[in-house]
Amino acid sequence: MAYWLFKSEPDTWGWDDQVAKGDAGQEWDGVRNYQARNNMKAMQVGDRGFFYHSQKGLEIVGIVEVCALAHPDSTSDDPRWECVDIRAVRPFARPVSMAEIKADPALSEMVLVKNSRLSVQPVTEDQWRRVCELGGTEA
DNA sequence: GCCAACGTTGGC
DNA sequence: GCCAACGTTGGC
Repeated sequence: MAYWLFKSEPDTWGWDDQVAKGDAGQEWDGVRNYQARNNMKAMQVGDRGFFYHSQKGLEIVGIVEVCALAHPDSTSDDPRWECVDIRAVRPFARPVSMAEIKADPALSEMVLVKNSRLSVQPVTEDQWRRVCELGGTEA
């Protein structure tokens, strides 16, 4: 299983919106960046991801799971753009902020720190475990 | 609101 | 195929 990180502005689509979709999940549409899309095409059903609030919050708030492989993005006529579906698994007991991540030597290589603009990012297993620890939830 | 970083576009 | 110009993102 691989680990990922999904970024969204909570004003547009936040954790609460994701939770409201329940186990059916929701397609992660609107991505118009090749790197982010390629990450989604590499995902398998059951892969786990962090849900990060950009712009407002600046923190990882919960864990999601990929529940459908990449398929055409329903919000685009351009067949180049594909996306997966994800569903909320559980919230963190304590959100993990960008500041906390930056301050943790074990997390200095996270893509979130190195390339904060990429909206769908890979996360290593070590990073996954560490962030879950900080978030007060099991990995 | 600013600005640095990054990605994309398009003229040559 | 290069690179300058431009647009967008997102932390600060």
